Amino acid sequence: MTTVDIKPPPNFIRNIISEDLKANKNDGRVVTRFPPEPNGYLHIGHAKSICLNFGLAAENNGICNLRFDDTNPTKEEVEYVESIKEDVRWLGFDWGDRLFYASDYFEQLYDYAVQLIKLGKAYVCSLSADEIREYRGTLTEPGKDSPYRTRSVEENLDLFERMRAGEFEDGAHVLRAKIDMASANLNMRDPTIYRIRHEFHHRTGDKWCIYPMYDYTHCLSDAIEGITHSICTLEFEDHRPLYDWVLDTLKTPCHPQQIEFARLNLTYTIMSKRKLLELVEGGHVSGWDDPRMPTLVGMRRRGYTPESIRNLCERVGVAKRDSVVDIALLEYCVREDLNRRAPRVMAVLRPLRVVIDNYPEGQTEELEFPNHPEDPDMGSRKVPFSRVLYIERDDFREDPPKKFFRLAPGREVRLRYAYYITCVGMEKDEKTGEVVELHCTYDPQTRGGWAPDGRKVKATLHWVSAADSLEAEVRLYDHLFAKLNPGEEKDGADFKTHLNPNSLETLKSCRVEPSLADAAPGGRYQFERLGYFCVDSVDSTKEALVFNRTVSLRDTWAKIEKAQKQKA
RNA sequence: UGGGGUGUCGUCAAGUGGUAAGACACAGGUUUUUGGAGCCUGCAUUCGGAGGUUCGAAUCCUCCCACCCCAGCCA
Repeated sequence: MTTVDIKPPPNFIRNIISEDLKANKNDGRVVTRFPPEPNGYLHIGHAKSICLNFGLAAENNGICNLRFDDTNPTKEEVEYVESIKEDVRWLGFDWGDRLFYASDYFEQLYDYAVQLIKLGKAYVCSLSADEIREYRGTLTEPGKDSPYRTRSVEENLDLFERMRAGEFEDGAHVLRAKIDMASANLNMRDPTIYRIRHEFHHRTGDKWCIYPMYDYTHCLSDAIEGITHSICTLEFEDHRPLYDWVLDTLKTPCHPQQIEFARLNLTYTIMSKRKLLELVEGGHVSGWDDPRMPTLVGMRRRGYTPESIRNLCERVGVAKRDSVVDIALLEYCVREDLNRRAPRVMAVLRPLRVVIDNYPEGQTEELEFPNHPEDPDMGSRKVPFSRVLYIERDDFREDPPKKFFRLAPGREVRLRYAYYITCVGMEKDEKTGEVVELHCTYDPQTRGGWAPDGRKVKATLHWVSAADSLEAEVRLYDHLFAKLNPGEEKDGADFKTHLNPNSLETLKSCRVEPSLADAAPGGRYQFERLGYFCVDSVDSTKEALVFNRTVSLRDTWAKIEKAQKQKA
């Protein structure tokens, strides 16, 4: 983990913790936890929580536990447990030996429930689920007591024990906390704390057929682990009285403080696990690791660095107001990171053949390219130059618009780190009129890209040698959704109708420089003038290279061109 | 017309009675063998609204308005 050498910016949770530390609350300890339910893959929203919890612990010499909230066997799977561990590790956090499962506490939780019954604070309720709902009342009307609310402690104890023993069908009974059916807070209207589920649990197997509910489990798990600050999202604010009630009623030796913050939302992105699952199952994406997904596996495959994600999480801040962060900030964060660390490389996505008429046929020369123009420590490499090259189609216009500085008939430009070339002719497809090949001359005096006479050129193009370059597939990604806030359901439309039909463009006949032959899976590069790309870790092979575009470079020309088109 | 929250620049976000940080975005300039990166400049006389307290209010008080969450045997 990176050490924090400058004082991090304040946020309300940091403030609470430093106040607590000042007051010597919890003997100056800070213990947090990241408590995912293993029912799906982690996404960038979870990253915010992970960074917050692990970060807060780290900056205060504290501890952060990784705890799986696995109390609902119908939804949870080991596959998810494994992926979550991997993602947290990848993000750069280490829980050491602090790996826990709520299911580790089932026995203790059961004992606590027995205590609650003995205290007269819990009872077995035999109403059906529907009846419980009816009895609960509404937002504006109080609920009414269950007829089972007055069962004796002995009967409750007996029934609860038999629930555990498996004597009853699913749904026959539940254990409820006895609080207040008239509470304005619905969570306090005798919430269910145990239900019967004859289900196999991924860790406890068939040992249990009753499972504790979240509200009951979470606070006690926190208390058992000695958590000091239990940080969760806003929607749990209403649950805090229940969190406190359970711990107060049971007089647990430790009473963590629940603090709620606003979850991360990003423009053009959906963060709901349910909806992400729907995209996966409906085949709208290739899987949880589709590079367009906001999942950590997806982003990793796309080429995002953990550093950039952590940086985003620090930059967005922590507060209590619902907000939607501009995805441009995320893109800024990756570019900032990759600009520093990604070696530069030449790749042509949409090749246009260029013949250098005055360059000797059959000749090839090796040019020396720096791997990073601002970082000599990254070394250099040799790149072959020859008579037939490819340049980017976009870099040539037969009829160049205003402010287009690149190649055009009669125009001279620089080939990066190579020579000045001048376009002297072109060949077109007879049928379509499409330019299929350019004829240029080069100035042998400009080797390396400098003209001895000092003449200037307005553009520098990237290129590859036709014969020496490698073919590659390149996948260009755009936002998965075309709508700024696809999660918003005000328009009543299914969120999938907002899917961006152009979120993936696959280019099959790209050409990349020969040094990429040895590119390792996951390797990240800047394709000069285009963007940051990584070797796809799933589909790329030595024989058939596949690259994913992580993010494009900022493109001033595209902006100008767009403005010009809007004017016209 | 119940309860719990939240309202500061286009988007995030500091600010906790002493006269509106910062970031992204945007716009201009500078520089440049990536129209990249860098660098510089600009960008809230005003803090949801209206009153009030005060020498002084985004910060305190009153009323109002808007938005979010809650009626799982999900988490």
